[in-house]
Amino acid sequence: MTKCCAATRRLPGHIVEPSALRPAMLPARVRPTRAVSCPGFVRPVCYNRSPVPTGDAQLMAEEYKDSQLFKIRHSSAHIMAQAMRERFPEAHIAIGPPIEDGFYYDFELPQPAGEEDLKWVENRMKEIIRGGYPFQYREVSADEARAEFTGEKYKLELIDELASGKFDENGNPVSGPATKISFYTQDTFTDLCRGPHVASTAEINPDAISITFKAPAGAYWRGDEKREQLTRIYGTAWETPEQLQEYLHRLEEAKRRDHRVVGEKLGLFTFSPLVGKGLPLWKPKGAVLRDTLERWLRQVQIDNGYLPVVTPHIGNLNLYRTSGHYPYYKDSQYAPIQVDEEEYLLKPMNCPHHIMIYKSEMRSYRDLPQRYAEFGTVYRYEQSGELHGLTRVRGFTVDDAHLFVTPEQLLAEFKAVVKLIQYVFSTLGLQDFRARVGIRDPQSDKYVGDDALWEQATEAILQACDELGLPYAVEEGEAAFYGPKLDFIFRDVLKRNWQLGTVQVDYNLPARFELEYVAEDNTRQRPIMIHRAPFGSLERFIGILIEHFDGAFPAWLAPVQAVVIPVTDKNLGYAEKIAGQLKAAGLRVEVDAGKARMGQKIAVQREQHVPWLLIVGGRDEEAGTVSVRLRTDEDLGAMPVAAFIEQAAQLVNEKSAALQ
RNA sequence: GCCACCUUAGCUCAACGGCAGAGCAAACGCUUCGUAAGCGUUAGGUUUUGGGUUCAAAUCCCAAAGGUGGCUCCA
Repeated sequence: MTKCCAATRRLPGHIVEPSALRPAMLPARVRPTRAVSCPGFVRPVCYNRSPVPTGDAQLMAEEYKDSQLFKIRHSSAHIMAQAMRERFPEAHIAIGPPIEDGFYYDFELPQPAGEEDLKWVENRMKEIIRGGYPFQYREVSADEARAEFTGEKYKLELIDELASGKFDENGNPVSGPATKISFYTQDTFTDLCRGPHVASTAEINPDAISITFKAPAGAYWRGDEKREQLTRIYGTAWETPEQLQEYLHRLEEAKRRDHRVVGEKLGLFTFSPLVGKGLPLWKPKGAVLRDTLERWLRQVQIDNGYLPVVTPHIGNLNLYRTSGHYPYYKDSQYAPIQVDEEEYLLKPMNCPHHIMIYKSEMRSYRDLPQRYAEFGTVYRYEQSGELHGLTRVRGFTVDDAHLFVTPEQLLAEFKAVVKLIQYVFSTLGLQDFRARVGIRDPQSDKYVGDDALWEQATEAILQACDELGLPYAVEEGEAAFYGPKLDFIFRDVLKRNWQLGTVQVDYNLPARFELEYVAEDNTRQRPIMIHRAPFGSLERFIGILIEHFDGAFPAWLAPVQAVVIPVTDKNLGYAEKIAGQLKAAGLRVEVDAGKARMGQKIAVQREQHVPWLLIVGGRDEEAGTVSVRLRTDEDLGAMPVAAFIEQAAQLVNEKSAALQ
């Protein structure tokens, strides 16, 4: 076994085949799931984070690794390294694997690489490709390999690890040292690599690669923030120029509908450095959207037996010492606030507060389950480099609920939670989901609680998923520190993956807080907690909705549902009258009384994605009608005001995606 | 937090060592118009902030703040 330049280093988000799990962690009846094992494709997610890297889950599997595309990208990485070394002779090369949609290579550079450098390197890559050089494979001993890479400290480190036989390319322990190390050479460049590669650069289309589409980026050597910071150059490579153009177009589209851009255009939210980075300010239109979501979910939860609770934004530090949040997440919390002799923390999580509500009374088994729900705002000191629009912020609101249940109730309650989440997403028209069961990483010591409790919790989640017939993938290292979880990963219209809802089974916090209830036999028993949040962070969720819908929300969520546009100023009075009637029917309506001409108003309002534009002129005024134009540009013509109101109100009440 | 890049009018951008400009938005005026942007006028700036180099700095250098792309982290 040889070390590869494309070392698939072990990532937290590594998905394992169930068969590879310790039997104690996973029941044998777990159905096999498709392995998703390419590095960087799926990362751990929580309430508040960047998109899971994009891509087709179906292509992430083993077949990608065997594909021509994979070889093209892998080989392109080598070619880029060759060209980079010609541009920067003092550069040291690190690793350069294929990834989804492309490849990268990490370098230690004598000076930053600029746009001109990238252009030069890209052109040089095309020259090399046109040279038709073969990729030649050879095997050497570790000593020969060291001689070949004199001065290349990163390669030498990789060779040493391979030769010592301590780890394989995934960072996992192996039984013995590698006896042979393999090289690939094209033209003048040789890299430590186990392949596979294309037979010749002639297999690569020089017009189907690009490295100038993305700026150089920083990356830590071996992903370790304590080690050297390298320069990562990303590239993308496809089989045909058309595929490349389509990919670049997809990036453009994602950029165009970036929620930060669309949010600004629609006037939904803003940020102020004076308030603080990562602290979103909701403008009236954004707040209406958010409030609509909140009120709806609140009602759905009440209908399903949840009890509203309200808790403060700060809490005594000792509360979080008991829960374990403070010691565990000390570095990503705002510093404690000193008050008199005590320290308080801006609340980083809602669960401890809800636990204290549970604990405030003696609980009987007759009282359970207790389902506490709160739109709880939490504050986390996210690293400044991580902040991103609404999707990664420092203050956000979680549609949080904590269910305190008996062991007998656990399965049914868990299943009911999953069904509620599914109902919520399907109502919103979000359909493309996969489920992920995040379990402990057996090699990590970052978790609290006994193995037995973890097994029980994991077993409960898996059993519930099985009984629901919910297909899922199991991922190691994806659990919360107190328990395993079930995450719903949503794929948006641009095929990007986002983690949304999460459900967690927790035996540990009840133990840490010594929660009890009195059972039927008069013994004291410990309840189990279910943590769940369909949206997760409201901020992040709305950011995702903005990008998914491109700002054209379903009418029931649209900040402005209808705009009345008078044909001339003479019709302004009639427009106001119509607007009043719509308002009385509960619709969100505005009159565009500006000085612009009608055509311009239509142009502006359609950019705002207002579902219904109501044109009113002299003819409408005489007939008591409105002329309805949809944001899809469909013209429904004139209809009686009452008829429009009835239709629109019904569509809004039904939370329909349709506009007629 | 780390690496790289960016910051000019409310927004999007130009000027790149020699008088700080345009489009959109705004205010005012003309136009009163039937489904994708009518015309004109006015106003808007200590070029993010603080130092430095220079006869001269938006432009070059240093630092800070904020932002962007990545890395790392994420209850």
